[in-house]
Amino acid sequence: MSTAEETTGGEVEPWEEVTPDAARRLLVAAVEAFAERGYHATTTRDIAGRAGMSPAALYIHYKTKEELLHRISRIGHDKALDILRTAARREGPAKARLADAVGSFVRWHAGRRTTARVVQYELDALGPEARAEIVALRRQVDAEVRGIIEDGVASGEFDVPDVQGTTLAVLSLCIDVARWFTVNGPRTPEEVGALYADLVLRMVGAE
Amino acid sequence: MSTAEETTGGEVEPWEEVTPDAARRLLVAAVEAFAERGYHATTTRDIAGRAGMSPAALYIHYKTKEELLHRISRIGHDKALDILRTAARREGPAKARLADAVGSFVRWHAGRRTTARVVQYELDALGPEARAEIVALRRQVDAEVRGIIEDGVASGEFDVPDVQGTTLAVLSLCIDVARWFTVNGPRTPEEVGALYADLVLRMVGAE
DNA sequence: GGCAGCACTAAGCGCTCGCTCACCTGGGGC
DNA sequence: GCCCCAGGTGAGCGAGCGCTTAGTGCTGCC
Repeated sequence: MSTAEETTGGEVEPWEEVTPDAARRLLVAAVEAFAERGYHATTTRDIAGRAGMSPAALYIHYKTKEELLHRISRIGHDKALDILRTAARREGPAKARLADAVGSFVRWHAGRRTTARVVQYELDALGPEARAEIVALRRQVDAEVRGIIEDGVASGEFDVPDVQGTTLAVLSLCIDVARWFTVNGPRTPEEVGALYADLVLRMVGAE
Repeated sequence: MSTAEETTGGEVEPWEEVTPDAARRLLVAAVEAFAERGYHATTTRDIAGRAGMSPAALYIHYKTKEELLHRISRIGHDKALDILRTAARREGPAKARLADAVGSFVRWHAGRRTTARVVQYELDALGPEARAEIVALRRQVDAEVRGIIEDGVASGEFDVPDVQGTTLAVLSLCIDVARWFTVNGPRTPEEVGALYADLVLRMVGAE
């Protein structure tokens, strides 16, 4: 472990946008705890303890436990959407863009599975207004993938009878990686990304 | 609603093997509550309330709240495995057997999504010994699907470079249906089953 | 009618939860 | 030297948790 940025499982935690330092430590601790046990099974004492602070310190930086989840979910969705957008809006044929999008999206879900788990599976723990904000981001994620598939159908690269259904299936496949992937397994995030990119190209009839 | 068997979302609840009646009502109430809010966010008072009983009544039929989850998980996994086995062990080419297996597995996850959600997503709430029992069942589920794919590769029907990885992806795709499917959506369980069977045949190079 | 057996309830125990509050502390400005 | 105050702590509040216990009423058998 060469720097303080390396944490459990070799994941790098790029929460640089969260300041001050104590707030970031609490947030990283919350991500780990939520991913391991789920939001409802995690106590504020556990989060504060992992960050090396007293339970009361949490409330200096966050109003409630739910605000922690909201911040994590928001930042995580922004990052996931950014990854997809970068791949979707490149130059090139739809086939290459879809493979790139799926590959990088899956690498993120595998390599940063701690964050991805919280982001993808703890949505229901948010209150109505926070959930609505996140759901809007998810619609944008859906639109990016659907856009690539529509482009491929229009150009004749893909053969897809049900564009919306296939979009849903592709995203579902990628997201579920966060549920089963483990660093102790036989595959690296890169390998899973490559396998999934190939499988998705088959699903859209591009191979 | 013609009979007492119809519940929220039009799902039929075939928990006939659970007796006596009060124990079944409690179990059905627990399935609904766990599916809506998750195991940890569900209280024993909520379960008993949904079943029209006092909180203490739960402990006449079940030792703990966890035993309820264990029973649900066990019965659900048995049912899911049974569905897959029935399709996998039929006569016929691997292509037809895989389409049948995926179609029926997906129809179950969509049509009985309340149960499927609890079964597939609340595994970590179980204690070590109960979890080990369920994990063993999941390995059998994996073996059934992998068996069909291996058969298809051997007979030349399928073109699959990574059998274990593809098996994992197919199961992941099917299971995640329980997360996103809703009875208010535009598709019926039958439609999703047919769409997914087609997508999976493409994934194994059978179309 | 009388009574045993059992499904069920009302009340509540001990505990832990999310969160608060009164107090402390150490480094910067003058 | 002194104050200030952001950022922290220890103790603990009210609430709600999983679960228990003492007692109640209903049912079937004689």
